[in-house]
Amino acid sequence: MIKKDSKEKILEIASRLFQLQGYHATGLNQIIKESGLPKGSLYHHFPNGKEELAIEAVKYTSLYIEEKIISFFENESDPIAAMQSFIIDTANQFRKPEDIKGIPIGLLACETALINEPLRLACMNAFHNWEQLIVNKFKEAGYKQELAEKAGILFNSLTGGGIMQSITNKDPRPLIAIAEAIPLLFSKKG
Amino acid sequence: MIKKDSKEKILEIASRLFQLQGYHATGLNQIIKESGLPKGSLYHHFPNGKEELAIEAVKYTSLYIEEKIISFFENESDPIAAMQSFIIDTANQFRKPEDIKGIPIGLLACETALINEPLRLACMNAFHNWEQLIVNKFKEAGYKQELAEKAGILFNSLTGGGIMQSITNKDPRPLIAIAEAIPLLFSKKG
DNA sequence: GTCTATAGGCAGATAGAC
DNA sequence: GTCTATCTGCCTATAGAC
Repeated sequence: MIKKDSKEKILEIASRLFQLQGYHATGLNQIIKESGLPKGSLYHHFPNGKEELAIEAVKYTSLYIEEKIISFFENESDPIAAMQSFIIDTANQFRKPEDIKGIPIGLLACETALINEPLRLACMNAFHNWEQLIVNKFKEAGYKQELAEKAGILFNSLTGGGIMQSITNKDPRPLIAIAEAIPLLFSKKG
Repeated sequence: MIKKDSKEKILEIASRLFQLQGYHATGLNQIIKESGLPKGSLYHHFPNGKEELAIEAVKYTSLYIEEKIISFFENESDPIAAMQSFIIDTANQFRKPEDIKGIPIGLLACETALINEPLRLACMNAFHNWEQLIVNKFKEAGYKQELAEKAGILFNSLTGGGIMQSITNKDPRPLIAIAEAIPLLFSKKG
């Protein structure tokens, strides 16, 4: 079996391009060109075309980020320190232009929130999954339910907004400022 | 003179559509169709086409937000309370779907940061102008230079991320959570 | 300055051989 | 399942009459 898995290959490339360029700026032709696969293969694996591919790509990206969050939580018992490490790691890609990975889900979410309901729901679901990881981490560390939920809600806004600023300015400092502000927001246990 | 100002009319419509749908999902045909003007008029006022129109639309939107920030600052001397009022006002549009105005600059910024340098610079400039308004407001209220600058940097990340979450979830609560968190971040004078 | 018609290219999608 | 050829339609942009 020479080809590893053409479907996963398409998903990986689509996921990367959607993060870098967004949904509407990324063409199927670019995706199949980079994959080396024929267009028929794409439509075989994703019969409903671009929208279905994008929904699967959002799930693919979402899982990747979930695993990244989990790995940071495994290495650090304090939820505040873990969240800070995650954000600093995210910030570091903006030190060199060639390291920039794009915007995981936020760009697709903003692009489609008002004009493509299936994609909006896929993005909302991804955000929700990340939020739950944060909530559970804070609860396990002994935080009150209310404060844990607040941390979950704020996590997505803080990282999403920080990435938006860091990518526009090509500067890691906005995300670093967010990381430094985290302890001020969640300092009280309950 | 029956037509008020066809250039401003195009700018207003383009600004609204770019905020709602983004740069790549908004066609010039849609803009001229909504304006009722012929396509030749658009290219007369913006000879360099879509990119030039988008840059001018970003400036147009930027000025509108600047004026909004200034008006909130005029009505409230405490910078923290003023910032909270501004964010709550931004959140309120997400109570009813028909009130949603879109994402002022952030969507275009995310879409173009890595693939269209002139537009990226236009967005960066808009963010910078807003940031300066915040910095000045905090300094005038007696905050230390360092804390005022921190407030400026965080303002764009917080509002941008909050809008991203509120629009994706069609729920004002993420932005409200941001507004409630503001005092924790900037409570110390110096 | 205003307006129409159209060029030229690329998008997403499909048909059908193998 | 793999791959090629092609369709249809929309996009940005332009030419040129008025």
